Amino acid sequence: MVDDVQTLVAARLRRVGQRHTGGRRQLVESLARAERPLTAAELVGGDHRLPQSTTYRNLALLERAGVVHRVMGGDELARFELAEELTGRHHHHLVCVSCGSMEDFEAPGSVERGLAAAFGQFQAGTGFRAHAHRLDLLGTCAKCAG
Amino acid sequence: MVDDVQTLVAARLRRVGQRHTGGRRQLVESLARAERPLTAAELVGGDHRLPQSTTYRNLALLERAGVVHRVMGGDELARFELAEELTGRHHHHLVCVSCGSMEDFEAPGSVERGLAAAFGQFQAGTGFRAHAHRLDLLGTCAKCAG
DNA sequence: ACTTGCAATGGGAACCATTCTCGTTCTAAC
DNA sequence: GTTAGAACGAGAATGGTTCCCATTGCAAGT
Repeated sequence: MVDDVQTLVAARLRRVGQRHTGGRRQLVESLARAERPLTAAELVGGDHRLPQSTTYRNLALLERAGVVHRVMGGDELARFELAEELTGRHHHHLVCVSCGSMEDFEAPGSVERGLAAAFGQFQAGTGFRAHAHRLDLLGTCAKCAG
Repeated sequence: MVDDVQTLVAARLRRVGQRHTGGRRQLVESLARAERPLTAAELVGGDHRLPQSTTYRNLALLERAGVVHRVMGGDELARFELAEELTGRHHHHLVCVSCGSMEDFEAPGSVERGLAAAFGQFQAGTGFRAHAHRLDLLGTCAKCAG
């Protein structure tokens, strides 16, 4: 399962002329294990003790390669997750307005269909070209609710 | 119209024991005029030439008072807009993934109803308490598509 | 009007997540 | 095995945001 992701990542990197090195493999592994977006600090301080500069550089590179996505949550910290194309799981986020943490969740199919329909009929008027949507629930997580 | 907003803001500030000073009035006026969230730099460098430290302090204070909301867009810059309770306009954002700019837009009622229904039936299971939702369209603005 | 107390202000320093720099190390191809 | 270029890693630099503190402004009581 995680190995499958690594294979896909290797293929993507090769396609854009980048190597699948140890540090990049470890980043992908940490992201694949988590069921929520991780901050750079969590990746640096995780099981692998990655150096900071390499971590940020590789995250940017993996983002350019379409392997990871950067998401901004309730606070100013950037968080990273694997692209949905790799995980196969279209999902949204529960964002805690108190501590900024994020959790994944999947919306009912009816909501997704409603969104798709609405976006299709949008698009006109403005010169804006929509590629994707972002649907988050803002609230208080179990920890902060006490 | 803008005066109405100022009256509401004054009432809210008074309720939490804060004054409705000139600098705060100017912040609210700038935000009320714009039909999109503004960055702190745009507010500082706007028509009124506000000092930086006072601007950030007043934005934080107005946020605590429930007058303005801080939204994070495509880039790392914080943006600010008036609370929907003051403007009466429930809206979402078009976020340009290229330049980070944001524009307001209103979703069709059918989508809003679908979201409300889905969120109502959510809530269970996890200990997460949702207060609000955030629905953004990510894409390319007219300027960047050029 | 004149204090008096406290909130608000504004310039600049501090903070901290992120990015850049640069010399070293690794990798892959020849 | 050599070599050219990519990747690495430590630390400095950057920049948006926050903090500090001396000064100013406001409002109530005399």
